[in-house]
Amino acid sequence: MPELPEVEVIRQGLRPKLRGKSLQTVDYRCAKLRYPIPTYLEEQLSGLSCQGIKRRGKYLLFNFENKQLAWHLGMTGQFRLVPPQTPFAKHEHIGLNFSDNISLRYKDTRRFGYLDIIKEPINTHPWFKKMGVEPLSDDFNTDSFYAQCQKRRVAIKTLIMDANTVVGIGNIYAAESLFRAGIHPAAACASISKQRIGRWVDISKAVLEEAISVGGSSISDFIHVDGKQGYFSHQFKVYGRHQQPCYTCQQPIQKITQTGRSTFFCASCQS
DNA sequence: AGGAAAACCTGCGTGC
DNA sequence: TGCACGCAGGTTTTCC
Repeated sequence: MPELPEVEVIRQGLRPKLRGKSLQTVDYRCAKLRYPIPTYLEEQLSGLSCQGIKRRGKYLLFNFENKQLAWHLGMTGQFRLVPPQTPFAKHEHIGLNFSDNISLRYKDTRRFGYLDIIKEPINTHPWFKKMGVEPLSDDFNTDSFYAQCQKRRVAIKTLIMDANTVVGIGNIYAAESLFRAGIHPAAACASISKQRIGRWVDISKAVLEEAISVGGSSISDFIHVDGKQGYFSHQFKVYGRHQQPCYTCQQPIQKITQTGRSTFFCASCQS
């Protein structure tokens, strides 16, 4: 489901409600998501307080004193906060019960999500070791990304979705940022001028920030912790608009497949 | 190097 | 009504 903006919106929704609360018990309704769900959550975390929630790429990192609970939401992961006695909904797989009668419930229809407790520094863990730069950080800039482009022979859309290069940009924001930058998704990344790469870097940051500010993109089942929707889907220019007229030039939006994923673009506005 | 395909899983829309 | 098929915000693995 969620790309960087959606995960960030979830983080911002959860953080004020969980900060300072201590974990008490854990309810399981399922043994396995993408990987087996750790059975030692309660044993290792009970009595510890959640001191904050960070995000790295599309992962949420719940900070429990000397341990981090890393959680990836896959395609359809959602959180909500309810009283612990609330019955489990369909596809609600885990409940983390905190002090003050708060239960963090995780629902994941397709069960592509995964989680684990990480005790070592995050950068040494296999999930994070090879991760690329955060797109909203100053380390992601024209010089650094142009250098990455020159080293690779893949299409630009493939590169910007490569989490070992830059994290958090998935299928929606790849398509939307390339359209806004006027760059064809199948262009060889090394063939694009530094000026155009720089334009895309600036636009990608602006698109991600705008999406966060309007609560992310609610397509199909993305919702906030409080059940509200995000509105960035109303700003889509190309994603999901196959055969509909481009808002700029009226030509039909094209759909192709790149590395197994659908790509939407305007053939006349993007080159 | 990198691409294609399959794997993990459920639900929904479409077409016959 | 039912069934087959394709498709969906992600990531990993395996095989050319």
